[in-house]
Amino acid sequence: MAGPSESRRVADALRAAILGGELADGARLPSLAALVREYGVTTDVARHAIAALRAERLVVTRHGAGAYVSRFTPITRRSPARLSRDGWGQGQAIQDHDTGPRPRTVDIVVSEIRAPEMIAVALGVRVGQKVLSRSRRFLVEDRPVQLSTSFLPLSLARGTPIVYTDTGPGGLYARLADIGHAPARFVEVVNARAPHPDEREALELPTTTGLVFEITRRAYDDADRCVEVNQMVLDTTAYTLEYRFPA
Amino acid sequence: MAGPSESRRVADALRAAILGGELADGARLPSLAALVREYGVTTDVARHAIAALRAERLVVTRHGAGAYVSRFTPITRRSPARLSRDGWGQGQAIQDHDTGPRPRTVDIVVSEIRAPEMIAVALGVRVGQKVLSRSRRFLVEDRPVQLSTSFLPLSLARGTPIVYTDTGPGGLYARLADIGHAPARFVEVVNARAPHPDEREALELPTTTGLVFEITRRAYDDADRCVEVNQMVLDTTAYTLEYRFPA
DNA sequence: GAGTGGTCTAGACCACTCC
DNA sequence: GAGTGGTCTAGACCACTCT
Repeated sequence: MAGPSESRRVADALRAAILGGELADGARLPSLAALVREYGVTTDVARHAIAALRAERLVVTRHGAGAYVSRFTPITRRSPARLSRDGWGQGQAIQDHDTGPRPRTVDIVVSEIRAPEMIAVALGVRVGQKVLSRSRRFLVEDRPVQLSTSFLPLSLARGTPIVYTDTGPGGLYARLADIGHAPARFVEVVNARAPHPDEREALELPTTTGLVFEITRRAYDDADRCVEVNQMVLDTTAYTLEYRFPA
Repeated sequence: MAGPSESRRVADALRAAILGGELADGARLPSLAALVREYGVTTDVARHAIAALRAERLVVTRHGAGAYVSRFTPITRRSPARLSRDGWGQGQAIQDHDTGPRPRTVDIVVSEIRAPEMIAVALGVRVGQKVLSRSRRFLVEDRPVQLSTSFLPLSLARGTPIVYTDTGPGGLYARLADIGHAPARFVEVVNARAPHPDEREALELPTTTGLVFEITRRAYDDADRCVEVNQMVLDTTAYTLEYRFPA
């Protein structure tokens, strides 16, 4: 009769305090030791309760410092505005159309790799054939928020600035336009899951927490040829996705 | 130097076995007791490793039965096709444009409620003023996969079939069209997080797992008035989101 | 150094499925 | 009933921040 479970009891009490305003944005939660005393549970149970609130994005924890009520102000990624021809046609960056802080691009690596099956199928090349890979990370104030890897057919990219780390004003899509393969339409496929270990490391996510959006975008030119596949992994606490479209 | 952590060690070994094909789709993983023996860890550590794989959507667990490699075949939610005027104009349901199993709609509740702030602002009514609320759940083979609540101004909905549980062919949007307020454009805002307790219950998600997409859609008519706000909560294991748009 | 969050051992008990 | 996953107590130790 004592209720469903101990960790649930602790989580519910803290959640109510947060949503009820007793614990304001940025306030520190009671320490694990305090929760142990107050609720008569073990540290693991108290931690379990905190972890649940963290997954709900109500709380962030800092190792050695405490757990805090999370103020949640992500970047809004505004589609299709961010990918409109008008934008990159005039030398603007995609991110200029998003709201919130403007991420920095770092760790750009351009290479030729053998296409994994999914990429090969999308680009219409044979599996194992070489394609161009452009990978990079995005940081907001030194915090990594997104990983991104673009794949393009070598036949398009070779001998163009697409193989440079800096693709110039308007970026990759402007360069595709220069060679007569301007993107005419996009398809984005969105999933959500926990990050794989390599992604967790690259995004510097805490060991046991963290969710990512996995977005795969395909760009098609006027002839309806797929000219780019972009695989992105985004920290869900850093991004909100917005899509506008007509009826 | 023995490596990062015990639970990570177990998770990595199992993940490698799954991705390497030694554990095929649908295969049962070793039991917790077996993992305890094999890796010399405690049950909680073994469970922690399994939970990590579950969050990565590689594994599903069934209480009392075991942990299994997950075959992942979600519904693809195809926008904007599913919301095109052509569809509901001809009496089709939104879901007819999605791929995969067709969910059943159950538990439809229509009521008049006082608008929460966010809804009131979007619909352009005063906070606390009454609006129409239409909530329902979607099931695939008796498994709940989505919660959905639509909010509309009472001035539009009253005296129309919108207040019926069955809104008829083409649904809500066709009825809005009947009264001269056909949706002309939509905005969807997507976030990902763990479900709140009430959502967890309604979606019948396991106590400690489960991720949801939170999608808020606003529909605007030709006069650019917001005529509906739809708040949806989707089990991320059941859905993939697809958005197509021009450059 | 004191206080904090993070991980772990060892073992108990409960809830669920039927391998 | 046997075997399984799920939750918990009690206590240790480590890593991190500086409240």
